[in-house]
Amino acid sequence: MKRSPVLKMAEKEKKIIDAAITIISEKGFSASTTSEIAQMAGVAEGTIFRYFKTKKDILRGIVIHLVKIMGEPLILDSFKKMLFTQNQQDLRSIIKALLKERLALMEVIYPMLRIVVTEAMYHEDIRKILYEEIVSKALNIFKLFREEMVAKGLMAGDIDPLAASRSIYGNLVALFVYRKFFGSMTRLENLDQDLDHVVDIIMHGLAAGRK
Amino acid sequence: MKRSPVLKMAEKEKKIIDAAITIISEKGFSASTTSEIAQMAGVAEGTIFRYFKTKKDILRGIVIHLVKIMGEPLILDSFKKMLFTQNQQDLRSIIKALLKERLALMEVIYPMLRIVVTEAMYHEDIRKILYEEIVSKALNIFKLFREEMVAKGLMAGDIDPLAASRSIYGNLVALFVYRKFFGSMTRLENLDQDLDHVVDIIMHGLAAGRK
DNA sequence: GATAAAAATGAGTGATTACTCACTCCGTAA
DNA sequence: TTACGGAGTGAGTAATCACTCATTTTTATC
Repeated sequence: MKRSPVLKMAEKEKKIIDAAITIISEKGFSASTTSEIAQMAGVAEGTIFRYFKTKKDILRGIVIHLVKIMGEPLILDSFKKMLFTQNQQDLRSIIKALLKERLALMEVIYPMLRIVVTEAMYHEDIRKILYEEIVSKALNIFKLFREEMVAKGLMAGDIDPLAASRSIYGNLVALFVYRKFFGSMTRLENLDQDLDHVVDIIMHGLAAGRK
Repeated sequence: MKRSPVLKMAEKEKKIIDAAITIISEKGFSASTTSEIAQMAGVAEGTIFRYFKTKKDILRGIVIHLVKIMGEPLILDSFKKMLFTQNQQDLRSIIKALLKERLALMEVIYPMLRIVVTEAMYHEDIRKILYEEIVSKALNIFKLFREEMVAKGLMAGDIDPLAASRSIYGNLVALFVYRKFFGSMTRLENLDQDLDHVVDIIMHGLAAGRK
């Protein structure tokens, strides 16, 4: 009786997944072809169908893989660490550091993000996974963070925590999208300047007589 | 010499665009077929190619349609009116009304939005149209609005106007996405309550000792 | 009603696709 | 050495697609 070379199997599968991420992220799912993926992965086209029953199954494999990676304790942990062990007493610096770190992360995982966002727009089940694995967790962490900040007297206590974190993420994504998508059409400000503006608005709002 | 029935022509074109929006919004651009679109529009497949040189031109047609809707005199006017002729001296109510109106519009044109957002992620030329026809215009209108508000002493004068409008739109989209995508997974608050929270944060930020 | 131009049609076409399957290759065990 | 079985292959296939074009239908004008 022969034993299957499990490790090699995983390697090939990973090669295919990696190639699929690259290609699908560039052209979208339907516009990507299995022969293209096979070529980039360095395998025969037939091999793909030994690991994935259909083309759609490749996508399923990717999305679950991606959501797991993005929600991985590693990422969430570094997030937590940043929020809680920052020894500075300055909420402003904490939020700026948080935004900066998240922005860098989004930049790194952008190819994956693009696939997940696209699929999430069209499939409820993926939105559900996304919510359970990432959104709800991020919201909970923020709630803890907020409690600590309120206790320290740094953050207003009468704000709805859900609305507050939604706002922070909204600001974050707006900045990311603007710089990523429309950056080539205007003269971009220095990132740190942009961040300072955002943090300023998040902290004190737009109304007159703030400060 | 014969004259072409201009009105009927526009009608057919609109039928095709409407059918395309329905189908592409459901299945994505690449997965939608021209024969399907023709069938739903009630025209022959060949007819589509009299109005749109290629399939991709249909997509461009949808984007242009969106631009027209967003920039339509009627809507833009009501937008401007809302921003400038609001006789209340209360910036808070103005922004709330603005958000509410934009939210309702986004809801109505959601199928189209989904297509445009998806394709904008993959095609620079679509991003460019969006920027020139919508983003930059919206930014300009906001700048004027801000100047007026600052003059009236309602809005802080030392805030970068680009960052400010980006922030408002970020908050708007975050609320829309949360309610639209994750609304079924949690108990949603009343929309007006949500709006009040958002406006509160936009106005005064998260820092302690605001108000 | 006659005429002609424009608009609409849909069968046809070449290109492309996801997927199949008969086959090769190779590590292992007897 | 031989024989086995699964991993890997890639030419082949049926289906599907965007787009064309010769033909028919509709329309406007006299």
